[in-house]
Amino acid sequence: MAKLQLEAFLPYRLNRIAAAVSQDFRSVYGPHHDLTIPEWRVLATLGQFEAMSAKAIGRHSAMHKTKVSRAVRALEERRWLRRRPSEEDRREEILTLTAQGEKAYRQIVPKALAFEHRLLEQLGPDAGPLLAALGRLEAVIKVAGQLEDDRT
Amino acid sequence: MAKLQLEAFLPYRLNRIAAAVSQDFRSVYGPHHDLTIPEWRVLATLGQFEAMSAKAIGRHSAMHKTKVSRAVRALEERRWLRRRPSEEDRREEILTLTAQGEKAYRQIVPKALAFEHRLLEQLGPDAGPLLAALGRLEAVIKVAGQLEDDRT
DNA sequence: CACAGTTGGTCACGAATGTAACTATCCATT
DNA sequence: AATGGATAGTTACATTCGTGACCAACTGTG
Repeated sequence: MAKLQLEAFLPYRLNRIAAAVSQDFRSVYGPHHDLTIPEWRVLATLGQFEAMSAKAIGRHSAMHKTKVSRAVRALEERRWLRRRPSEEDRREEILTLTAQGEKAYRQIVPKALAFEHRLLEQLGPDAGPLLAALGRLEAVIKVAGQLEDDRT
Repeated sequence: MAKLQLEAFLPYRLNRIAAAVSQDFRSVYGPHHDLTIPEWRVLATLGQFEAMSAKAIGRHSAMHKTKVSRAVRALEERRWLRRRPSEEDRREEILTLTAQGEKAYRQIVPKALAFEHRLLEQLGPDAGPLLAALGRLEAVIKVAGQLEDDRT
């Protein structure tokens, strides 16, 4: 009978690794701020772009619109972001970080970058090729599978 | 303000890629058999090892025991696997695929391998380095983050 | 300028998941 | 052989998530 080694199977390995890395990464923002991954993504996107609609956040962070909607509400209740009606299109709202939100962002970002740096360092000479291969994978995959995602 | 490009951030990229690959992979077993990922993992593990306890399946496929429990029940109701009480330890049950389950396994495995092969082919020269780097990542990560996981 | 189709965002619902509690069994020690 | 702690597996509960329905506002066509 033709066999398949699950532990060597690429989709399985990718998922397992992604889950483990995300789990590890949680230690960066978890203890101090208790964020969910969707919340972290929204925070990161707004920190990166200053002002954006929920739709644009979803596009950039690869999240379903209901996920974005809920994360935005959570961050709003935490007073980390503010909504402002859009002038050009009154269906959408422009979201921006509050001073408090920016403060949290500034606290988390260096830790996140340090985390990533440590990880790449541990990979040693494999780091460069890994990043190259991931870029290739993204290019290959995004053709077919658009839509959303998950962790981190 | 220190910035972080989410789309270039390693944990995010890994998750995004893993999700997209799994989504794509779903087209392999989805249309024909309508399996969930936990079910697929249980099937793959039993196909690989013939007979195993639920606990062992969880260890091998990196799934929480409740996930395994539910997937096993689903496959049992589908008559793809059978339970048999263990002689040595009556707490556990030995699980094996039925003829029907093996048939499905034999149908899916070649498609899964073909899927993986296509993917690696598209990566061209990056394929080898990617696999090497993933191995390294697994080694680095498994030290800390054990436990379970997700898709595929 | 009216109407049809589209789009941003929210909400209700059902499906999937993890935590914690629980049962039954095993094992070690006395 | 009795008791206490560990282990395999299931179940109840709360949380998270995606699908689909929905509302309001936009856009294009006539």
